[in-house]
Amino acid sequence: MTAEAVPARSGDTKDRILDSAEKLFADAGFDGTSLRAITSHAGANLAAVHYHFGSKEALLQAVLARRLAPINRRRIELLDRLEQDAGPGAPSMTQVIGAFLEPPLSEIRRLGPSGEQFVRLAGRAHSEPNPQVRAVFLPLFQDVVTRFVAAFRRARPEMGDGELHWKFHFLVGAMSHLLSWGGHQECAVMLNSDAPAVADPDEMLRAMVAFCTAGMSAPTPEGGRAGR
Amino acid sequence: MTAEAVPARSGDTKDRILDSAEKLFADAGFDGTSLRAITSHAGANLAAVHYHFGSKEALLQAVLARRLAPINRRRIELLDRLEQDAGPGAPSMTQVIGAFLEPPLSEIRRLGPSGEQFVRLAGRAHSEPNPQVRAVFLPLFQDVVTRFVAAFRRARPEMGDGELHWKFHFLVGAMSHLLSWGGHQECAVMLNSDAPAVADPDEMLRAMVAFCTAGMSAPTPEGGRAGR
DNA sequence: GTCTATATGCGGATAGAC
DNA sequence: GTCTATCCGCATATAGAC
Repeated sequence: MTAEAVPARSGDTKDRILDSAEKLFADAGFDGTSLRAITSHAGANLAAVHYHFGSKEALLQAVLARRLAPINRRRIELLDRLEQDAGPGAPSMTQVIGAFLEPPLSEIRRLGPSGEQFVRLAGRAHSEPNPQVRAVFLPLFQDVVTRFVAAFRRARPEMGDGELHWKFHFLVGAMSHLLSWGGHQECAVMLNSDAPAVADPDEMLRAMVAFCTAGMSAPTPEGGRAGR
Repeated sequence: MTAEAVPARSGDTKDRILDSAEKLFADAGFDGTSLRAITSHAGANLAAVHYHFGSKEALLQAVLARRLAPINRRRIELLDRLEQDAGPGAPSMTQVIGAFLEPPLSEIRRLGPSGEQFVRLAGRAHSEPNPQVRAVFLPLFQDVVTRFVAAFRRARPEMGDGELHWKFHFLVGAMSHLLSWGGHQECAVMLNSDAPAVADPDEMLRAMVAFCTAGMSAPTPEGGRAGR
């Protein structure tokens, strides 16, 4: 508050480290990003990471929790509201999927470049094999999984457990891949689609909701004898 | 040919290294797997990797090409056949998706545990940020992308370029996530589905074809003004 | 809170004996 | 073709001055 005549910027070193870690983890993954790369990108000292966070894993924890916790809180709020509004019935498949997919995508708009970075990181987190990353990420995701799996089941009670299990995989896979690579140049080149110079979050959301709603709602045929 | 009285097994050191690298890359990713871990798992010497392959990146190239090239060849053969059979028309969406998804999944059956490993690795390759991995993987995938994007366009000519672009992302994301994590214990725990103790490739294929066909075929609504 | 300097270990890669 | 021994750089983490 009161101008303290601080010799340099203070306190925000921590935030600059968080921002740089977010970007570099998103670009190169956890194993592919050194603390040296992060601190030099942030204009901070290597030792500052350990002073403020304690370890590389704890830094990741802070980076993920900062933005993922609000996103997941919002997912659950939206689902709560849908279930209240549905009264005795259950929210529709489209509504539930919208509540799952809208919060991460609207962060791209709300946060600008940092949101775009984070969303890449969040997408990547879903496919990270590193056990440290999984130990940090999965607990942040568990409640959402539990609530939404239950909501999907109620939206289509005729689905079996196995079918629901696989379909949830597809939903998460489609989302995480889009978040990781949706804005990536290389993919546009591969698809030689000159279309999305910059990816419009609203367009991505509409496309993803449509795709996943149809997929989740489609019955899986029984396997009498599936030739191949 | 003629029994040469070889002191130890010869030649198959190379294969044992390939097998071990396949498994460890699949489990821990490229950056997360050291050459020392690979050679000690393979019962080989560290220097053998450089003798037989030249570098870690070249080893990955060999591991991927060994199994991915046949899979992608088969994808294109299946698509060729579908397009011949369709005569003047175009193969249906289900058929095209089947041709895309069936080859990797049937390798699980055909190769047993090694197939299960490789399929995890192939799934993971889709989300790897490491530029060395991408430099090796993307060229192996490019032809398939080109051919199948064209086939999807012909199956639904009314789809715009942008819509097709995103939908292809969802398709690849659903597939790669399933391949990476479909057999993983942690996911079953999170979903607390006691269902798939062992994942049945046929069941996964049916579920994925149903999901993706519905998703690819569903029209994406126009965005008049998508508030949220 | 921020810095320099350093401890300590693992990474990929290579030389050269056998 | 396979081994041992080693080069050399980068990784995380910490001690201690300022």
